[in-house]
Amino acid sequence: MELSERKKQILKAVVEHYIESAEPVGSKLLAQELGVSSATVRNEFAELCDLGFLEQPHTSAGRVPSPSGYRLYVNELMERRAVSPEEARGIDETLRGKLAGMSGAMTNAGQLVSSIVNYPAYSVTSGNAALTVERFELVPVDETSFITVVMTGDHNVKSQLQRSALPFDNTRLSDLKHLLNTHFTGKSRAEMGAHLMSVSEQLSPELFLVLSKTVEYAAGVLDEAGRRDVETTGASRILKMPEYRDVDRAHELMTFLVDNKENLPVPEGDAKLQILIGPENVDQALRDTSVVVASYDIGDGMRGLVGVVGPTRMDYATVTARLSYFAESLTKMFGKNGLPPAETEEKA
Amino acid sequence: MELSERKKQILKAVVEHYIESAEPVGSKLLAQELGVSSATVRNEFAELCDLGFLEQPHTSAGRVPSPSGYRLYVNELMERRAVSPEEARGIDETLRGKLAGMSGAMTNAGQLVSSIVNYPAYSVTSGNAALTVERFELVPVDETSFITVVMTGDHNVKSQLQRSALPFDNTRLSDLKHLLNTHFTGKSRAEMGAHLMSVSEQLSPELFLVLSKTVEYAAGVLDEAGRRDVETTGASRILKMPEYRDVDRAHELMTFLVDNKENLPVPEGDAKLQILIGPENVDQALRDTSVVVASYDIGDGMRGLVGVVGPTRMDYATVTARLSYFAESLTKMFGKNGLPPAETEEKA
DNA sequence: TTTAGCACTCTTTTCTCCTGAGTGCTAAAC
DNA sequence: GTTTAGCACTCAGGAGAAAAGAGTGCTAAA
Repeated sequence: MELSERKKQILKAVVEHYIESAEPVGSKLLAQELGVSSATVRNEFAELCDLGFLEQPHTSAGRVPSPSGYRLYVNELMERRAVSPEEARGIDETLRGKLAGMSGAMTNAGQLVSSIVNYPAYSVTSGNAALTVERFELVPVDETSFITVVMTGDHNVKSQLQRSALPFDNTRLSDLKHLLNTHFTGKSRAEMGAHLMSVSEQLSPELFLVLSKTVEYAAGVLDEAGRRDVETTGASRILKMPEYRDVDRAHELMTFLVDNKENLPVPEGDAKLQILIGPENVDQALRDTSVVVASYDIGDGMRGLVGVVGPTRMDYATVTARLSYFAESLTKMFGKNGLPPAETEEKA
Repeated sequence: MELSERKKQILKAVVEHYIESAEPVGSKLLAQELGVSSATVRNEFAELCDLGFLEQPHTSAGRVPSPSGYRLYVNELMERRAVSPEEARGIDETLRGKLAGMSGAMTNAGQLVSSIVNYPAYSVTSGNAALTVERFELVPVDETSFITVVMTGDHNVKSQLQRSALPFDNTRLSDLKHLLNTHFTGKSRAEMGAHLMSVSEQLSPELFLVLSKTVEYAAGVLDEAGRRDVETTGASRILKMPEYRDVDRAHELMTFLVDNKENLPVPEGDAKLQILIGPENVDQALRDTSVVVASYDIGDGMRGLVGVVGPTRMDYATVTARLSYFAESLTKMFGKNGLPPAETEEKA
């Protein structure tokens, strides 16, 4: 059954007032706004309650949106506005700040989002598990050490200084390099391991040791690149929200955000933006929070994810607008000049 | 004036009970423990108050240690115990877990410490600002791109794929490499910049462009390595402590730990371990917290720092024991096989 | 120097009462 | 058939008041 226009108007007003104030919304306030009597509003309230869109914290309190109320609001009632010019400027500046600080402090998308929307946020970089090594390079340094350079299929380059017990001349090094480039490129982790076994008997033990250390390093690089990485930031922001005045509740959510970040939701299918409201979250710990998560293109068909976590009383309009804008900006940035997505580590 | 033996005993008992329970300690409890009457204890209490080692939250409450009470406790009264075998095992396991997960999730020392002591913790890796490039290598990939490999003075290696507008043959590449290795090694950031200017006119614009991109990359690598990096973790643990039942207090400390982490204390001189109690902290925001910070050797005369932040009512005995053990273990680890200290990023 | 005794102080807890916001329902008005 | 005015009712939250409890300081005696 379709809601009457006035019911929609009332539901919308309740949601927006509640988002604003975190206090149950009474009939008087809305009566004033709609130009009808409070009794009329109360009648509508009662019906919206029966329909499950509103709830009453207790008998003599105003109304509060139920999860399905929020859902209806988000689906139909909310004005899906774009970011205002000022907002856009703020976000652009944040992004520029990130770029400037890129060689400086490591920033991640979640951190930026959190500061943009003022809720805890998270970012997911879903690694490319099918990545393989495209090319090995070995650069001599001195008799007993050389630099291993690994170029992966996505044209990232990692390198490491490698020491070896036995002295290396250049021919030996190029033999090793040849071996690596003919047998260990274009292979998955497992295949590399298997191949390592199969060549073990054709080589001198010393050479094999060096080879296997190199292959292990490459495998580590692939692991690193293939790993799904979730980072959360800004968790402490919830402490300013009335629903988390209770320290235990706050603690529960904060530890979840830190310890269970892998279980934070990812959008279904290839949706650009998804909103999960309260009990729509599968995870028990998120049952009375809402999550807004957006995806952006990294290039090469890969996607990154940024999400926002907050109380169900979240400012959906602002969050979706800003998050969409942010994700689109990121997509554009990666499209333009292929910026570095990941953080990695090196061995000496 | 030296405290009487019994006063010391009482002060110690007050501190330890208060650390345990977070409740003011009354005379009755101690009377029982010391085998004297509560009135005697009260007389001692009064004197310890006059001396500034104890405080009274209000007239009819028990006693609480003052900052100088804690200080005396830490300096003279506390049993500086070593970690128990079980504790040692736990810490060893945590460290092993870190090693196992090294190629996996990026862990940092602060994270480990926080889980070991159950307080918020931080780690500082003080970058080597005097670092220079020891060697450049350029590895051709195809006509328009090559891999830049930068080896720094501390024998770390970083690399990046570099594209260029103009095609590169091998002679040109080795010219460039020669240029880099003769003019841009062993130089500070600023010197590299200056040198770049001075050679700008002797080169073709195209070549200069490539050169400057390479030098910029190297400068970025040095920046990265030279940067002092502070990470905090486990801030949410304070929510379980009675002194932070008040959300606003908790929020204040947590935002400090996130936003002002650079201002967290570092040990004076080359102390292995330093304890800062309440107002001994210069930073206003830490005036009623305590910090225990330890240093460990990374090798090459470099040091890393790990610290613990908590209420002044901190379990100093346990924290110092575990933190010392942890720092010593790290020192040993780095001494043995020179593990990777830093995290960095790469460009594609 | 220690201890018993006692009056006193101050927090914390528990009740009770009160207020105010908001409701549901009924009957009249439009 | 809606809408509205009116009214009794409910319930959370705050203000006091009272009681309980923990602990103190001080005095005088051991």
